Amino acid sequence: MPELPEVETIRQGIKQKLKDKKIKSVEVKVPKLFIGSVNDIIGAKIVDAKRVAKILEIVLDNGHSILIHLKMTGQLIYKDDYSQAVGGHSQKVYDADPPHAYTHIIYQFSDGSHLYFNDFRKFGWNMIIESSKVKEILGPDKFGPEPGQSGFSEGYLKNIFAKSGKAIKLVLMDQQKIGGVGNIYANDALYWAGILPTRSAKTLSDVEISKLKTTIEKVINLGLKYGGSSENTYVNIEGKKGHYMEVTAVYQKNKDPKGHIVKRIKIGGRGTFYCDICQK
DNA sequence: CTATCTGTTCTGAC
DNA sequence: TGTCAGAACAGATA
Repeated sequence: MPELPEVETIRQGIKQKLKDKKIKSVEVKVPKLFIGSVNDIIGAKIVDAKRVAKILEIVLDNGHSILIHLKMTGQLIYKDDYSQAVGGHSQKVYDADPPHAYTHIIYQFSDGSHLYFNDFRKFGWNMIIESSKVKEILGPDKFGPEPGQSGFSEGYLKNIFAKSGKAIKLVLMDQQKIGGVGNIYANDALYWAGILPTRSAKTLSDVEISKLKTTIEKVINLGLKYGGSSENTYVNIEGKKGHYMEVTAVYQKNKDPKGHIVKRIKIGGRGTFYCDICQK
Protein backbone atom coordinates (compact mmCIF):
# COMPACT_ATOMS: atom_id res chain seq x y z
CA MET A 1 0.00 0.00 0.00
CA PRO A 2 2.25 2.69 1.12
CA GLU A 3 4.84 5.07 -0.11
CA LEU A 4 7.07 7.26 1.99
CA PRO A 5 4.41 9.51 3.56
CA GLU A 6 2.20 6.58 4.52
CA VAL A 7 5.03 4.65 6.14
CA GLU A 8 6.27 7.79 7.87
CA THR A 9 2.80 8.44 9.26
CA ILE A 10 2.74 4.89 10.61
CA ARG A 11 6.26 5.27 12.03
CA GLN A 12 5.22 8.30 14.02
CA GLY A 13 2.18 6.42 15.28
CA ILE A 14 4.26 3.43 16.35
CA LYS A 15 6.76 5.58 18.15
CA GLN A 16 4.05 7.41 20.02
CA LYS A 17 1.92 4.38 20.88
CA LEU A 18 4.48 1.61 21.35
CA LYS A 19 7.43 3.27 23.05
CA ASP A 20 8.50 1.45 26.23
CA LYS A 21 6.03 -1.38 25.65
CA LYS A 22 7.29 -4.86 26.42
CA ILE A 23 6.63 -7.69 23.98
CA LYS A 24 4.86 -10.47 25.84
CA SER A 25 4.12 -12.81 22.98
CA VAL A 26 4.00 -13.00 19.21
CA GLU A 27 1.51 -15.08 17.30
CA VAL A 28 2.57 -15.91 13.76
CA LYS A 29 -0.33 -17.25 11.74
CA VAL A 30 1.41 -17.19 8.37
CA PRO A 31 5.04 -18.27 8.83
CA LYS A 32 6.00 -17.24 5.31
CA LEU A 33 5.54 -13.57 6.23
CA PHE A 34 7.68 -13.77 9.37
CA ILE A 35 11.43 -14.10 8.95
CA GLY A 36 13.58 -14.84 11.97
CA SER A 37 12.95 -16.10 15.48
CA VAL A 38 10.17 -14.96 17.79
CA ASN A 39 12.38 -15.91 20.73
CA ASP A 40 14.76 -13.10 19.86
CA ILE A 41 12.19 -10.44 20.77
CA ILE A 42 10.12 -11.89 23.60
CA GLY A 43 10.55 -9.76 26.71
CA ALA A 44 12.22 -6.93 24.81
CA LYS A 45 11.06 -3.34 25.06
CA ILE A 46 10.44 -1.01 22.13
CA VAL A 47 12.76 1.96 22.25
CA ASP A 48 12.43 3.61 18.84
CA ALA A 49 10.82 3.48 15.39
CA LYS A 50 12.80 4.37 12.29
CA ARG A 51 12.17 4.25 8.57
CA VAL A 52 14.22 3.82 5.41
CA ALA A 53 12.27 4.42 2.21
CA LYS A 54 9.10 2.31 2.62
CA ILE A 55 10.48 0.00 5.30
CA LEU A 56 9.92 0.37 9.04
CA GLU A 57 12.42 -0.54 11.73
CA ILE A 58 11.12 -1.04 15.25
CA VAL A 59 14.17 -0.90 17.50
CA LEU A 60 14.18 -3.02 20.66
CA ASP A 61 16.29 -2.73 23.80
CA ASN A 62 17.94 -6.15 23.40
CA GLY A 63 19.99 -5.53 20.26
CA HIS A 64 17.31 -6.71 17.86
CA SER A 65 15.00 -4.90 15.48
CA ILE A 66 11.76 -5.74 13.73
CA LEU A 67 11.76 -4.73 10.07
CA ILE A 68 8.35 -4.41 8.46
CA HIS A 69 7.47 -3.94 4.80
CA LEU A 70 3.79 -3.43 4.02
CA LYS A 71 4.16 -3.79 0.25
CA MET A 72 0.81 -3.21 -1.50
CA THR A 73 -1.85 -3.97 1.07
CA GLY A 74 -0.22 -4.38 4.47
CA GLN A 75 -1.56 -2.65 7.56
CA LEU A 76 -0.33 -2.15 11.09
CA ILE A 77 -3.10 -1.54 13.59
CA TYR A 78 -2.58 -0.81 17.26
CA LYS A 79 -5.35 -1.57 19.69
CA ASP A 80 -5.65 -1.32 23.43
CA ASP A 81 -8.54 -1.45 25.87
CA TYR A 82 -9.41 2.16 25.19
CA SER A 83 -9.22 2.30 21.42
CA GLN A 84 -11.24 0.54 18.79
CA ALA A 85 -9.18 0.13 15.70
CA VAL A 86 -11.82 0.24 13.05
CA GLY A 87 -11.58 3.26 10.82
CA GLY A 88 -13.50 3.90 7.66
CA HIS A 89 -11.72 1.36 5.54
CA SER A 90 -12.90 1.61 2.00
CA GLN A 91 -11.68 -1.90 1.21
CA LYS A 92 -14.41 -4.29 2.28
CA VAL A 93 -12.06 -7.08 3.30
CA TYR A 94 -10.69 -4.88 6.07
CA ASP A 95 -14.03 -3.87 7.54
CA ALA A 96 -13.80 -6.21 10.50
CA ASP A 97 -12.13 -5.34 13.79
CA PRO A 98 -8.76 -7.12 14.03
CA PRO A 99 -7.75 -9.81 14.52
CA HIS A 100 -9.63 -11.11 11.50
CA ALA A 101 -9.04 -13.44 8.55
CA TYR A 102 -6.29 -11.21 7.15
CA THR A 103 -4.45 -10.68 10.42
CA HIS A 104 -1.30 -12.75 9.99
CA ILE A 105 0.93 -11.63 12.84
CA ILE A 106 -0.08 -10.44 16.30
CA TYR A 107 2.27 -8.76 18.77
CA GLN A 108 0.93 -8.77 22.30
CA PHE A 109 2.38 -6.38 24.87
CA SER A 110 2.61 -6.87 28.62
CA ASP A 111 -0.04 -4.20 29.26
CA GLY A 112 -2.58 -6.16 27.22
CA SER A 113 -2.44 -4.02 24.09
CA HIS A 114 -1.76 -5.45 20.63
CA LEU A 115 -0.19 -4.61 17.30
CA TYR A 116 -1.80 -6.37 14.35
CA PHE A 117 -0.16 -6.97 10.99
CA ASN A 118 -2.87 -7.38 8.35
CA ASP A 119 -2.22 -8.06 4.67
CA PHE A 120 -4.83 -9.70 2.49
CA ARG A 121 -2.46 -10.17 -0.43
CA LYS A 122 0.37 -11.48 1.75
CA PHE A 123 3.10 -9.54 -0.07
CA GLY A 124 4.38 -7.80 3.03
CA TRP A 125 6.71 -9.24 5.65
CA ASN A 126 8.10 -8.85 9.17
CA MET A 127 11.73 -9.69 9.90
CA ILE A 128 13.60 -10.10 13.15
CA ILE A 129 17.22 -9.09 12.79
CA GLU A 130 20.10 -7.89 14.92
CA SER A 131 20.00 -4.10 14.92
CA SER A 132 23.66 -3.98 13.93
CA LYS A 133 22.86 -5.89 10.74
CA VAL A 134 20.01 -3.65 9.59
CA LYS A 135 22.37 -1.62 7.44
CA GLU A 136 23.08 -4.70 5.36
CA ILE A 137 19.45 -4.59 4.26
CA LEU A 138 18.65 -0.89 4.41
CA GLY A 139 22.06 0.60 3.67
CA PRO A 140 22.68 3.46 1.25
CA ASP A 141 23.82 0.94 -1.37
CA LYS A 142 20.25 -0.42 -1.37
CA PHE A 143 18.24 2.77 -0.99
CA GLY A 144 18.97 6.15 -2.51
CA PRO A 145 18.52 9.51 -0.79
CA GLU A 146 14.95 10.48 0.07
CA PRO A 147 13.13 13.69 -0.76
CA GLY A 148 13.87 16.13 2.03
CA GLN A 149 17.28 14.67 2.82
CA SER A 150 20.48 16.53 1.99
CA GLY A 151 21.60 13.87 -0.50
CA PHE A 152 18.48 14.52 -2.57
CA SER A 153 20.07 17.47 -4.37
CA GLU A 154 19.77 18.87 -7.85
CA GLY A 155 23.31 17.73 -8.55
CA TYR A 156 22.51 14.19 -7.46
CA LEU A 157 19.40 14.01 -9.62
CA LYS A 158 21.26 15.45 -12.58
CA ASN A 159 23.84 12.73 -12.15
CA ILE A 160 21.47 9.76 -11.96
CA PHE A 161 19.20 11.06 -14.73
CA ALA A 162 22.13 11.59 -17.10
CA LYS A 163 23.09 7.95 -16.68
CA SER A 164 19.66 6.54 -17.47
CA GLY A 165 17.91 6.26 -20.80
CA LYS A 166 14.84 4.83 -19.10
CA ALA A 167 11.52 6.60 -18.70
CA ILE A 168 11.83 9.27 -16.03
CA LYS A 169 8.97 7.74 -14.04
CA LEU A 170 10.85 4.44 -13.72
CA VAL A 171 13.90 6.29 -12.40
CA LEU A 172 11.82 8.14 -9.80
CA MET A 173 10.42 4.84 -8.55
CA ASP A 174 13.78 3.04 -8.49
CA GLN A 175 14.38 2.65 -4.75
CA GLN A 176 18.10 2.21 -5.23
CA LYS A 177 18.29 5.64 -6.82
CA ILE A 178 15.60 7.53 -4.86
CA GLY A 179 14.14 6.21 -1.63
CA GLY A 180 10.44 6.14 -0.88
CA VAL A 181 8.80 7.42 -4.07
CA GLY A 182 6.14 5.12 -5.47
CA ASN A 183 3.46 5.19 -8.11
CA ILE A 184 1.05 7.80 -6.74
CA TYR A 185 3.64 10.42 -5.92
CA ALA A 186 5.68 9.78 -9.09
CA ASN A 187 2.61 10.43 -11.22
CA ASP A 188 1.71 13.61 -9.36
CA ALA A 189 5.24 14.99 -9.18
CA LEU A 190 5.66 14.62 -12.95
CA TYR A 191 2.33 16.29 -13.54
CA TRP A 192 3.19 19.33 -11.42
CA ALA A 193 6.60 19.55 -13.08
CA GLY A 194 5.01 19.45 -16.54
CA ILE A 195 7.12 16.50 -17.63
CA LEU A 196 5.78 13.48 -19.51
CA PRO A 197 6.36 10.23 -17.56
CA THR A 198 7.63 8.57 -20.74
CA ARG A 199 10.47 11.05 -21.27
CA SER A 200 13.92 9.47 -21.21
CA ALA A 201 15.56 10.61 -17.96
CA LYS A 202 18.66 11.86 -19.74
CA THR A 203 16.67 14.28 -21.90
CA LEU A 204 15.60 16.41 -18.94
CA SER A 205 16.98 19.94 -18.94
CA ASP A 206 18.53 21.51 -15.85
CA VAL A 207 15.47 23.67 -15.44
CA GLU A 208 13.19 20.62 -15.62
CA ILE A 209 15.32 18.73 -13.09
CA SER A 210 15.17 21.67 -10.71
CA LYS A 211 11.41 21.88 -11.10
CA LEU A 212 10.98 18.13 -10.65
CA LYS A 213 13.01 18.12 -7.45
CA THR A 214 10.72 20.79 -6.07
CA THR A 215 7.52 19.01 -7.11
CA ILE A 216 8.64 15.65 -5.72
CA GLU A 217 9.23 17.29 -2.36
CA LYS A 218 5.95 19.12 -2.68
CA VAL A 219 3.85 15.98 -3.20
CA ILE A 220 5.68 14.05 -0.50
CA ASN A 221 5.14 16.87 1.97
CA LEU A 222 1.52 17.13 0.94
CA GLY A 223 1.19 13.39 1.53
CA LEU A 224 2.69 13.80 4.99
CA LYS A 225 0.42 16.72 5.77
CA TYR A 226 -2.66 14.75 4.75
CA GLY A 227 -1.55 11.66 6.64
CA GLY A 228 -1.00 9.53 3.57
CA SER A 229 -3.38 8.35 0.90
CA SER A 230 -6.32 6.07 1.33
CA GLU A 231 -7.56 4.93 -2.06
CA ASN A 232 -7.76 1.31 -1.05
CA THR A 233 -6.34 -0.13 2.11
CA TYR A 234 -4.20 2.52 3.63
CA VAL A 235 -4.91 3.32 7.25
CA ASN A 236 -2.68 4.65 9.97
CA ILE A 237 -1.93 2.84 13.17
CA GLU A 238 -5.25 3.78 14.70
CA GLY A 239 -7.13 2.50 11.68
CA LYS A 240 -7.92 5.97 10.36
CA LYS A 241 -7.74 6.84 6.69
CA GLY A 242 -5.37 9.37 5.21
CA HIS A 243 -6.64 12.14 3.00
CA TYR A 244 -4.00 12.58 0.32
CA MET A 245 -6.24 11.01 -2.31
CA GLU A 246 -8.52 14.03 -1.98
CA VAL A 247 -5.77 16.20 -3.43
CA THR A 248 -4.01 14.01 -5.99
CA ALA A 249 -3.55 15.73 -9.34
CA VAL A 250 -3.77 12.86 -11.80
CA TYR A 251 -3.41 9.52 -10.02
CA GLN A 252 -6.58 7.53 -10.74
CA LYS A 253 -8.32 10.65 -11.93
CA ASN A 254 -10.30 11.22 -15.11
CA LYS A 255 -9.55 14.93 -15.18
CA ASP A 256 -6.60 16.99 -14.02
CA PRO A 257 -6.97 20.11 -11.83
CA LYS A 258 -7.53 22.20 -14.96
CA GLY A 259 -10.30 19.96 -16.26
CA HIS A 260 -8.16 18.34 -18.98
CA ILE A 261 -8.72 14.67 -19.77
CA VAL A 262 -6.14 12.49 -17.98
CA LYS A 263 -4.48 9.91 -20.23
CA ARG A 264 -3.68 6.49 -18.94
CA ILE A 265 -0.87 4.17 -20.06
CA LYS A 266 1.45 1.58 -18.57
CA ILE A 267 5.09 2.10 -17.78
CA GLY A 268 6.98 -0.82 -16.30
CA GLY A 269 3.67 -2.58 -15.83
CA ARG A 270 2.34 0.17 -13.59
CA GLY A 271 -0.64 2.42 -14.18
CA THR A 272 0.60 5.80 -15.37
CA PHE A 273 -1.54 8.93 -15.45
CA TYR A 274 -0.71 12.17 -17.22
CA CYS A 275 -2.05 15.14 -19.14
CA ASP A 276 -0.62 15.59 -22.62
CA ILE A 277 -1.57 19.25 -22.60
CA CYS A 278 0.22 20.16 -19.37
CA GLN A 279 3.13 17.71 -19.63
CA LYS A 280 5.72 17.83 -22.39
C1' DC B 1 -17.86 -15.78 -16.30
C1' DT B 2 -13.83 -13.51 -18.07
C1' DA B 3 -10.48 -10.23 -18.19
C1' DT B 4 -8.04 -6.65 -16.08
C1' DC B 5 -7.04 -3.60 -12.32
C1' DT B 6 -4.45 -2.71 -7.76
C1' DG B 7 -0.13 2.28 -3.46
C1' DT B 8 5.68 -3.24 -4.24
C1' DT B 9 9.64 -5.50 -5.32
C1' DC B 10 12.12 -9.86 -6.22
C1' DT B 11 13.57 -13.50 -9.52
C1' DG B 12 14.71 -15.79 -13.63
C1' DA B 13 15.24 -15.59 -18.65
C1' DC B 14 17.48 -13.49 -22.35
C1' DT C 1 25.07 -6.47 -16.66
C1' DG C 2 20.68 -4.37 -18.02
C1' DT C 3 16.01 -4.98 -19.08
C1' DC C 4 11.62 -7.13 -18.89
C1' DA C 5 7.90 -10.13 -18.12
C1' DG C 6 6.17 -12.80 -14.60
C1' DA C 7 5.69 -14.07 -9.94
C1' DA C 8 4.22 -13.73 -5.13
C1' DC C 9 -1.47 -13.19 -3.61
C1' DA C 10 -6.42 -12.05 -3.18
C1' DG C 11 -9.86 -9.40 -4.08
C1' DA C 12 -12.64 -5.44 -6.65
C1' DT C 13 -14.31 -3.84 -10.75
C1' DA C 14 -16.22 -3.58 -15.70
